[in-house]
Amino acid sequence: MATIHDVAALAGVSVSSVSNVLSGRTDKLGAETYRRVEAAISQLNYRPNRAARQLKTGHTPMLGLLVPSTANPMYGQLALKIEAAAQERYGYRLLLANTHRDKQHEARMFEDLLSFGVQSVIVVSSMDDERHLENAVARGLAVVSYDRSIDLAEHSQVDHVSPDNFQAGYIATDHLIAHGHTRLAFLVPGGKTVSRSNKVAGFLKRVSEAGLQGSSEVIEGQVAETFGDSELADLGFAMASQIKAMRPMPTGIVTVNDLLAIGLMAGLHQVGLHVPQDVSVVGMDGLSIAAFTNPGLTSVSMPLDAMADAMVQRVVERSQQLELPPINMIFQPDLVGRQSVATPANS
Amino acid sequence: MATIHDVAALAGVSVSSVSNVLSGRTDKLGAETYRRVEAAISQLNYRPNRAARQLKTGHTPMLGLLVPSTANPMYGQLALKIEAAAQERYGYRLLLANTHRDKQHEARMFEDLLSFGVQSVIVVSSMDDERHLENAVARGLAVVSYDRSIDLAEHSQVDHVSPDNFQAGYIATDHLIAHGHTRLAFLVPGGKTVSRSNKVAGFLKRVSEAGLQGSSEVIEGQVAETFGDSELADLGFAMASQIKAMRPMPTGIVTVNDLLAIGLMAGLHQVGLHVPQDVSVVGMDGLSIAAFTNPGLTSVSMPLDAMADAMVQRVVERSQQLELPPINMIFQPDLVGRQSVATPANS
DNA sequence: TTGAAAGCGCTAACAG
DNA sequence: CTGTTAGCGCTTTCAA
Repeated sequence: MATIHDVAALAGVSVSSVSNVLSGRTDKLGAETYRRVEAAISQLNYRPNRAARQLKTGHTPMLGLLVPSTANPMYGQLALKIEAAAQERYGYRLLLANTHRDKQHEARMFEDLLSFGVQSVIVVSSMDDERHLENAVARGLAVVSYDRSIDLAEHSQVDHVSPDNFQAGYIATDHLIAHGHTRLAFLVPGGKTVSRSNKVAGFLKRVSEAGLQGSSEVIEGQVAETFGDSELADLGFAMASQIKAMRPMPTGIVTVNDLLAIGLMAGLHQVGLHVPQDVSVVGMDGLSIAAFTNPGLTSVSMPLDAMADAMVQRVVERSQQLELPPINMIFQPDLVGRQSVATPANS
Repeated sequence: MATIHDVAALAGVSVSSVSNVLSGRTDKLGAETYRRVEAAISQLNYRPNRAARQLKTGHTPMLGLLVPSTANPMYGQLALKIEAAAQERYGYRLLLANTHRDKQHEARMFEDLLSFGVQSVIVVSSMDDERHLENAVARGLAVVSYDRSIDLAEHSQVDHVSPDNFQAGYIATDHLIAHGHTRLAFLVPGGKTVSRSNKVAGFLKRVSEAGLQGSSEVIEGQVAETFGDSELADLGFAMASQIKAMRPMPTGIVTVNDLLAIGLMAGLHQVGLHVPQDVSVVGMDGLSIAAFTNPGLTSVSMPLDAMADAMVQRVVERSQQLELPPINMIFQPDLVGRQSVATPANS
């Protein structure tokens, strides 16, 4: 690989002139010098060595992204959007890790990011506790946490970007109630996260407004230890029998995400229950495959593009300006109606 | 951040002793020295600066991964497996980019990888031509190309790892023929890739063995410009009407991947055709969601874990030893039967 | 406007 | 076995 010295030699100028060309400090350069440097650069196909630059400047154009699992299309899509935004807006590249929502993994990744000189991280957060994130901030990382809106009172040093999960739970439930359902269930895997709690809270709020507390409930799956696509769908599939065994059986079900809903619909079919004739189902995430299930899955869709963009912008800005006040951005979800919801049969 | 000098000072030894501890050269160290260095390291929470190390040694523990789109669960899953293998086997981190099968993107990423000092890349290849990959190799990258098995005669400097796509096309077709289908179609998006051509070839081979050339055909979709999940499924959905309009209509359909099959099944349903009663469908990829469609999608599954592992191992080894002879590894696919295939109705 | 030179943090000779 | 030191390639004062 050619170095800045080779370029300088070929152009017959000093290395600092080359450096000035590289950093666009054209004001400090003669037109002729500029031209010759440009020529030398393209002739040698020269690219500055990032490691050297980083060693000098202390930063590198990379963004860390921690997701539970890219096998879940929700996060695969998020990674896609974030990568695009980082690249287009700032020319940053993406350093990706799958955490399986495990703190060990997350902590190890933070160490690595730091040692790689990465200063910006977007984290799809693990369980309730975020002390390890605050710790990372203290060590100099700019951290944006996704899907975990917080109380402003928490006085966190981490930025938070999230869909309004309470609202998501609320409108999903409202949709079922508007269709005449009175016996409702909310399905959630074992393992609490803030986003799940908020969705549950939205569900409960709408249920109690409608006076349906007595006939509605939250059903927690027997743990999904990992967070890929297959485990969640498997869990949904398994939970179908639980639903069938309930007396009285709910007619309207909201699930915490689409994969769970997709598994659930398959499971319901398996145990002889028809969607939407016997049971209506509403998912959350707005996965694009939800449009292609049979029946099509009604789902609460999250504005991924806008959130990805906001996160990238925020985390890079903060990495350049650590003293920004922490923010908490909330994005509104949207119900996408398809065929998995109908008026309940009289019973 | 603490530096190696801080550690040396605190431990009361020289920097080279610290460096020796870091690189595990314990033979050159007194036990006491070792102990004190260890203590100083953990006391300062010291991590070596990768940029400095890289500048000195010329390499960095990162692996590049180029996929068409992580929004396609197939590649999301591949990314997951590769990340895990890279981390576990070699302690490497993953630099990820989505290429949309666009050469511009790929070429730009190669530039960046080089300038970041990354020496190993796994590429889910773009279109037929791989000259840009050879070019990257010439510039010092170790490149493994996925899903594009080649003629050994091609004398490429790139390693190739791929499922046996010919075989995949063959067994999918065989499965339909074994169920009694005689009018077959193979669905493929516009835009040729080697893997698609191979799958088509497998289809045609089995078709001609059965003497069904006259009643079978390959149907090319009107281009899917990008390669995410939604576009492919949309395309499959749209192609359902094409199928329905055919006279005579095929009773058995193989698709080039599962997303296309999932879209197709939804589209067939939409136009009033039942799977598998009217039409049987076989996908390819072995996505885990294929188990949860309605009906469950019969699919040719690829041994992702083994391939991910092989690719990581190969590309890292090659980056350490550039003069290895290029290889071409082929993995055998496997048909997973579900409910989307049945005996055709008499007609 | 351009050039010389220090130094970012680390590794690996080499000398002691 | 331990310490000293010369760079890796770049940016950025500072002097010319």
